[in-house]
Amino acid sequence: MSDPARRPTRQRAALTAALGRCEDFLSAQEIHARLSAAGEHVGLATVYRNLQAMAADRQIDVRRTDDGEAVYRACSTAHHHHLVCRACGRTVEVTAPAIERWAARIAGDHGFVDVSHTVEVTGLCRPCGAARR
Amino acid sequence: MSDPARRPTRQRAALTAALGRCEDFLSAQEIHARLSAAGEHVGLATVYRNLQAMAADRQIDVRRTDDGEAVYRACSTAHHHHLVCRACGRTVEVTAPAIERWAARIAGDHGFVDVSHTVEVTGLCRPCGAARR
DNA sequence: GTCATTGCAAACGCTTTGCATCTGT
DNA sequence: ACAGATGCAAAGCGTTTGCAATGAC
Repeated sequence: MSDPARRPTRQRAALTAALGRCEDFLSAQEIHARLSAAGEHVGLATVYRNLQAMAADRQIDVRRTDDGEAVYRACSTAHHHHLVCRACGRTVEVTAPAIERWAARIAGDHGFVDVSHTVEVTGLCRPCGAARR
Repeated sequence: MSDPARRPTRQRAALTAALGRCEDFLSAQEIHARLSAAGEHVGLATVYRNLQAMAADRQIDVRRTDDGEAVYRACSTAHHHHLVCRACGRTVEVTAPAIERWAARIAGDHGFVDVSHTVEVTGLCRPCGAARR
């Protein structure tokens, strides 16, 4: 009931490898495209199914882009958050130990366990901000 | 080029009113349903178009649910964040002055302006956490 | 009258699913 | 052999768009 007996397959390995090769968030479609480009034939549905399963198992991180696309990243990457430009999409990675502590505390205060969090700061980067006014 | 001369219409008014009536995030479809239920006939496309325009003008807040649906909220609501249970969906509103300050500072440090942010803490609430083990 | 706005329905793009086939154990 | 995994193509679903009709100024 607890261990759904996950089977190792060529496809899953390719998927894990592709994720491990990139530090950033990738969409399912991008991952599928990269695998195809690399000669690894993996069905799109398989990519979706595996990413979903891995995310459910907390093996990878998921997040949604502004236009609703799901993007994934290997969990092993050092934990950080993003500062993203609303206009050009440029992103800066930022770490915030204080936030991590705050999230853990606030969740604990309310009896929540197995906690995770998402922080995203959006704005206009210098070039875009200047161009707009 | 700067003032897109927005025209007041019955539909837009109904939309604004509906948003003002609710403190929480609503999806475009939910808003459309509420308007219909209230006897206000507004096309779904119009709802989408207006929400999009209002969000672009920063008159309302947008955020994406875990399944990619866009949800909107009147901006006037006091700013707060959510602590949400992954299993049952229960949410607790939390405020975090420290986070607000941190977001503003980190963005400023990188030259970003017109800053906004999203913070979401997810976990398992007490009942769900207990049920799972 | 002019031009923004609306409504409807068709089009879109990401994601999910049904089902026959294949593969790891 | 059996149960889980895959591939393909079709279906779903929220969202967007084309275009003619409508409404604001």
